[in-house]
Amino acid sequence: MAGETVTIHVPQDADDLEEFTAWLRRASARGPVALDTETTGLDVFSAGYRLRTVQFGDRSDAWVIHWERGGPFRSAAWRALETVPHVLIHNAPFDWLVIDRHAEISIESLAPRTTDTRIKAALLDPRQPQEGGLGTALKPLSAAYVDPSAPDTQGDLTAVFRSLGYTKETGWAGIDLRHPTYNLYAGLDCILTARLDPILTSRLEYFGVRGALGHYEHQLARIASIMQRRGLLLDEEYTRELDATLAQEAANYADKAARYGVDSVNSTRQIAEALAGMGESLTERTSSGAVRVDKSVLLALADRDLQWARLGIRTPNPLAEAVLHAKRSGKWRQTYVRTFLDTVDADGRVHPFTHTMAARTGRMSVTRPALQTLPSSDHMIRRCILAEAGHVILSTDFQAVEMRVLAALAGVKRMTEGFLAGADIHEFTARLVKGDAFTAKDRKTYKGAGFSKVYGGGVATAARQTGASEEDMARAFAEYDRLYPEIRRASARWQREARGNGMVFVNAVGRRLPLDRDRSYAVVNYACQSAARDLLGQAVLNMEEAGLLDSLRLLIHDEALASVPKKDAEEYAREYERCMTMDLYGVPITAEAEIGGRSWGSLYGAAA
DNA sequence: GTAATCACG
DNA sequence: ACGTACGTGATTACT
Repeated sequence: MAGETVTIHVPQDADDLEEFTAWLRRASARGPVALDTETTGLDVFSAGYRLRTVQFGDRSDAWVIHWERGGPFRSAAWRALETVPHVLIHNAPFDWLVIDRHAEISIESLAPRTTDTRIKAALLDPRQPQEGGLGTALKPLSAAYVDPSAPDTQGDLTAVFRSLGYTKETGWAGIDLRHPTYNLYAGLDCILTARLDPILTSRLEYFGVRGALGHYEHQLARIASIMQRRGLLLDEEYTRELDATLAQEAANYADKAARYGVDSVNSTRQIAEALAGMGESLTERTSSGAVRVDKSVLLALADRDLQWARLGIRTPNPLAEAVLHAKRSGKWRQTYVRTFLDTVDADGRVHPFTHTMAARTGRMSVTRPALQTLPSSDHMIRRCILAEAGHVILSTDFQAVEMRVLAALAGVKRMTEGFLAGADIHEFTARLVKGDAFTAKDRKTYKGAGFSKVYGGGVATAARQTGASEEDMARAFAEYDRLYPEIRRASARWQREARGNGMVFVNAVGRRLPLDRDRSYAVVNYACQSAARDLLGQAVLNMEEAGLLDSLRLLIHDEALASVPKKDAEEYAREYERCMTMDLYGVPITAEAEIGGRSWGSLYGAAA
């Protein structure tokens, strides 16, 4: 590797294991030791899941310990895990969880001894490959920083799986523990991680990224991992019934669509052709030139507004109506209900992954299942998620956090006065312009203008989103700039700073946010979104400090979802609000808790 | 693998 | 010079 010989050791007997233990003692005295695991797959909580190997390594040697063989192999690995003072792991939350569940070394024990190289890489450059960054996978990082010809250990192994008659999914469980490529690659990942760490560290030092930022991200990763271990309770009986109901509904509407020649309601081409045959004219095009047949187009043809309410403008097109219903039922079933049932464990719980640094702004994402994106227009899907027995759901939201962050970061004087006065900021703005005679429509227009400032949008988009005329919105933009001139000045300043810094904006906590050269206006959004994310991060640390971690279930950008004992719900509500209340450069950041019933759905639409 | 679509804050 | 809504995850069709 990088011109040097490295050695992968695969102990076969007690003498070999003794040698490993002696090596680990020497290596640990020199510095941190890289750690990795191989398992049967990603669903750590599924039945029959197995930990197969545990690997330790430094820059020249790796040891692949066959945990699966049990006996002395397991004992040696377990002792190593328990005693090793400092480990390097690439994507630690996954290995923490595996080791917690299958090797009986808790997250609480291992996380304080861990440096995660993926966190360091994301602090250097948070962009994904499709955004022009390296991404944070071990392979591209190794190729860039360690050795351009570093093997793609995951990808190459997939090819080995295929040659053995396995698939990408079945290979991890099926491959023989003694397979040389399996052991070679298991060990190499450790060596790559060991070599990556000092390079990432020196890059972070070069860019002046404070160590405290890395420490903070490791705390959040640990807390997210503990949340994943606990998981959320699923109402399995309800979920199964809902699965059947939605399947029936999707099939019924698909049958209706078939009468108009549409075999597959997800084929835009078929729908466009059928609608054209019915005499509808479809004028909108996607960016690649295809006929646009999305929800907004179909809703208009079905004589419905964006909330599906009847418009009374035209005769509803029956095909558009059938496609809308079939697609919604199909999407809700497949993306949400099926994933709940596919990932639920033997105790009726789902354990979503929280990626604490997923977005280029640092925002978190939640996957398998994607609990941040459940439909909010209806309680039906969220109804599947329950508080614990005797508990209720508690949801605590930051109030208009991105507007507050904008006021704070840009130093917007009058907007700050509004927040200090406890005003609804959009109403406050409307009143400043129109006086006490302002209307609900004025508030909506100024809300759209404010959102546009945070997102970096233009007059046309803001008008379209709010339903205001372009003339009204253009006037609102001009008034906004007159009332709050600091926003434009801050935008120009931040873009200038970023240009002087190699097109990287450094946010309020020192997070590096690369800017696209042709979209430098996005810096306002990056500044606001990333600072709001870090306020939630700080709130999460406050929650742990306040002893709320056992109740915390999910983080959704500006919201914390919890399961709390019913009789103490009011007390918990005040505690969560306290943890999410803070000051940002003189602007109050506030939060409001809402106490629900047993299911998450109880907070959405009809009681459940 | 890419495009289109649709779910969220 | 002008103007640009921002950030995600998941599924399906199609090549």
